[in-house]
Amino acid sequence: MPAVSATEGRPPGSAGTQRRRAGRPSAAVLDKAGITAAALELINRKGYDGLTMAALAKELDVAPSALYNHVAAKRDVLLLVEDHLTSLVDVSGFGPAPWEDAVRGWAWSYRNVFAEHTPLIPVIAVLPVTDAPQTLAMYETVSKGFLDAGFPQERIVSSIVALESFIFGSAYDVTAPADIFESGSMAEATPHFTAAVRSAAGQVDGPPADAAFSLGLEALIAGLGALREQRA
Amino acid sequence: MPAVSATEGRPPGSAGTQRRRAGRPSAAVLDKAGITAAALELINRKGYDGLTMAALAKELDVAPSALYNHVAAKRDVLLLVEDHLTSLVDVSGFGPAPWEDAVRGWAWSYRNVFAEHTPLIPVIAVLPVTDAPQTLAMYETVSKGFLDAGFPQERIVSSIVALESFIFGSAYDVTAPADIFESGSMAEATPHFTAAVRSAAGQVDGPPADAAFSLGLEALIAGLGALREQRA
DNA sequence: ACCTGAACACCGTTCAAGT
DNA sequence: ACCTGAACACCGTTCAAGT
Repeated sequence: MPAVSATEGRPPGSAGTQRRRAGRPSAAVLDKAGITAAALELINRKGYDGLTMAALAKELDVAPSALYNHVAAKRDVLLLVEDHLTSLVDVSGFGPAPWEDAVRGWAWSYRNVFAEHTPLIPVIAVLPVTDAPQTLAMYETVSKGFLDAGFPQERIVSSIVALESFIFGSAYDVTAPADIFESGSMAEATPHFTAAVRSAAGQVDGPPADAAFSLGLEALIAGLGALREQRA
Repeated sequence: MPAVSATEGRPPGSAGTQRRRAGRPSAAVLDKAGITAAALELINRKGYDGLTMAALAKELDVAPSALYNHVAAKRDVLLLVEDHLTSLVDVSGFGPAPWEDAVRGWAWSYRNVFAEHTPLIPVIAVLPVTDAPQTLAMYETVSKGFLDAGFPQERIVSSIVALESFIFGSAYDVTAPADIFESGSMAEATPHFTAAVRSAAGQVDGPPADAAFSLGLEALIAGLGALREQRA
């Protein structure tokens, strides 16, 4: 049950003038789904710098300390958001589509979701899957897709981890400023690099981050795909 | 000139009892090299949580506000550290060794350096190279290596970015706890994934992060290497 | 130009008190 | 069990004053 229902339909953030009086309310005001929704709303509106425990509490019309009845720390809030976002990643190709197409669709979707949420990447990378049911569900679907495609079982986890590492690194890349590789006053000292940057800029097919992602992803799909055993 | 020389050989952190009196000292106490060295010392001893402007100032035996005469913000300190660490990455294979071996050595070295410094990864990924001379020098060496190996000039930057994305993502992976994939109470609901994790654990050849890194890196080297033109 | 010292506007988190 | 409100121990950063 989202928290909004417990605030009698008042839109979050539009708190009435009178504060709730102290003491346990007859019905709980907060729950994890409501906290997750409010955190996402705040992130979309103000970015990750705006996601403070105080701002989150205000969004939910409670005192900051009330949040600690539902999460042990701010990290838990990030974890809730991460797990929700993972449920948005497209795994629908696994099963119907050929393995290459399924992986390609999954990887692009995964990168695109987290490119907007790079502050979560350090959290995901170290996240025990036990704490994230949607994330675990994604791994199950992807693992089954790899197994059915003829992957040797003992290479599946390493293959997924390798793809994920590339995906997370590439998500950062999307957020890089366009002039990140301008060597400026050092251009003379770095002629080969400067020439390579100029030459790449000549190609005008979409964002540079997409070109690098496509290049690396296709290499990984081809290389990992070769691990598959022949199937009938 | 490192700051230690300006504190008359006193080891950093072992400040004398009397404070320096206010006003400009006759010789500058701080400089960027000294700030970088003190930051690295602090990171090695206390980790990135211990790297605060206050702790850094104490290490250098100055008031926190003194740092702001040399850096505009904490982010600049991280940038100084990042550029120093990049100078430790091994690019010696480019030139003497075959391209595949040069890339392999560079990539493992790069990953190993930043696996210990993952909090810098969000900084690097968005870092204009102009602000980081050592980083720019690395790109120059690597670019020349790719060009000499027969890479088409317009694909060099994308190829390097793809490799770096994989390297940064893999650096996080090194820091993940060993039980990150234990599905725990959800094991029954995720049979394929759980079996894949068990099966991978059966293979006992080094850290799991190394297996995934090797797998992905070899796929990238093979796939990107195919972009090269034939050479005499 | 380059320090000190005081101050500012935060931050996440804890905990007693209330119902 | 689950809120409020006050408090704590920080944090990065600013700025006047001093030499």
